[in-house]
Amino acid sequence: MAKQGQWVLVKLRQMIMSGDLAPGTRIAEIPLSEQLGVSRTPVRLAFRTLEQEGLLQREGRRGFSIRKVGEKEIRDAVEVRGVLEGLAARLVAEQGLSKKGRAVLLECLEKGDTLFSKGTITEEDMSSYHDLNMVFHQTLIDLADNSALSLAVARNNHLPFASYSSIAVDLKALDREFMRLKLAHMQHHILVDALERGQGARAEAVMREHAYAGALYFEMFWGNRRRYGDVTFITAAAE
Amino acid sequence: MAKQGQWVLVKLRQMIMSGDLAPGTRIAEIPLSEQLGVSRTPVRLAFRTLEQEGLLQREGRRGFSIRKVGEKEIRDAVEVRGVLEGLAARLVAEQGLSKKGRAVLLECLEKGDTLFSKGTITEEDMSSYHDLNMVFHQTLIDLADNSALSLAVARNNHLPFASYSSIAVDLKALDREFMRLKLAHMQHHILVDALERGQGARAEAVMREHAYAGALYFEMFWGNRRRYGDVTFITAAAE
DNA sequence: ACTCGACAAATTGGATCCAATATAATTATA
DNA sequence: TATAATTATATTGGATCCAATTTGTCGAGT
Repeated sequence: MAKQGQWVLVKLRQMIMSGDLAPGTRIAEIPLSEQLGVSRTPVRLAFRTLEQEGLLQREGRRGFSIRKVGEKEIRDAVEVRGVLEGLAARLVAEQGLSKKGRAVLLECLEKGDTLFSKGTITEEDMSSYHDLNMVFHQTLIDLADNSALSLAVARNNHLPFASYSSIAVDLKALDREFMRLKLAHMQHHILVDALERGQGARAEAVMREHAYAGALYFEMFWGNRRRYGDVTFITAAAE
Repeated sequence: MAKQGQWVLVKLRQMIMSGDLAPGTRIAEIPLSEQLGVSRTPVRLAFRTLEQEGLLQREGRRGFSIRKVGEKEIRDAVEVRGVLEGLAARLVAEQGLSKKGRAVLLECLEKGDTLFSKGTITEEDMSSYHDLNMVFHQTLIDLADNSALSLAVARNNHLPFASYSSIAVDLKALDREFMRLKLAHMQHHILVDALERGQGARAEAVMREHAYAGALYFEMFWGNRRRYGDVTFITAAAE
């Protein structure tokens, strides 16, 4: 696909991920192609791609809409993420942790240690933690060296909350966030320890729990949105 | 998508799955649209869809090609299948086995028992076994009631050997095939027992081993193709 | 025999148009 | 006023064309 086609795809994905196009919003080829200043062809192809990814759904002759994602679907996806990342952890432990991979993971741990050693956390710290969290998880997946797994993880990651590319934080309760992220960070430590010891079952178990911990937090927010106020998503840049 | 577009997609997928278009074969929009008697537009869309599914790969200005799948990729996919179906088994055991679901699974077990009670197996028996195997596995996935899981399984199933929709059999060694399939069938029995008892960990473990057993067989064939002669794939009808 | 350059052919990406069909809006009728 | 019928509009699917770019072929020169 050429540059313009790629641009349309990325642009549309951005509009969805950023909330400019909210879930349930209807979109159609002609108005969007006019808005983006291109012909219908690249828009049509982008629609198909994003439909196949699960971000859009077809509304027949009314066009397409941004697919709404319910609570159960997110929970389902977290469950799948848990077993997939658990598999990654087990594979890495079984294969042995390479020097290079170990170095990357240790660097993430050290950075996190530095962040949490202050006893408090700022919004900027959150962003830093998010970056290192992404590097950590992606490194683990890459180290597993299983193409089907990498693909399955990527495909499962299109939902907020279900993916390590997006963490939800309550900026009005930073002390609580501090404790929560520190716990997640300790789980990273435990994982690396298990990997170094070649303990596959332990590594798998801690990664599964790691995913569930994220799901538990999601449930707190989702079920009590009024009580917990506004939530900020720190997300990955659009692909 | 309209009927013609769907037809082109299904047709092309059939041509790939059946081997009419062999791995590595180059295909392009214009010749294929002429061959199928349609314009380029539906062919273009089908190419994109199948590219996204992983069946085609882009060759730049030389068009597309049927993607070759190597041994490791298949093994990787079996590994992922193992943990996904293991998750399905665990979820079903945790949720409790419904009457309806139990009835379907038990019917599959009974049919299998009848097949294997003869002490020998014919090619037609193989086909029957394949059908009930598919129903069994798909029922399990459906009973898990996890949308992300169903999607992940479906997406992982595009490779032969890695999917329960395709089993490889050596028609020249039916006694050996009998024993192998009987073992797989016994694993189905064990799974249902675990489900009925609500034993999540046991259910998960037997399903994982079930997938690995298929992978082991694949390795026997792949590594010794000369020795084992021709292999017949009994596959699902194209979707 | 090999290499290079010119030209032709092949291929995709995008634009535009037409047809079919569903949806929405308007008008007529009870 | 409410409902049904009619008309207008919106939308996708497919066909066709043009442009850009890559790839392949052929001929000439060394």
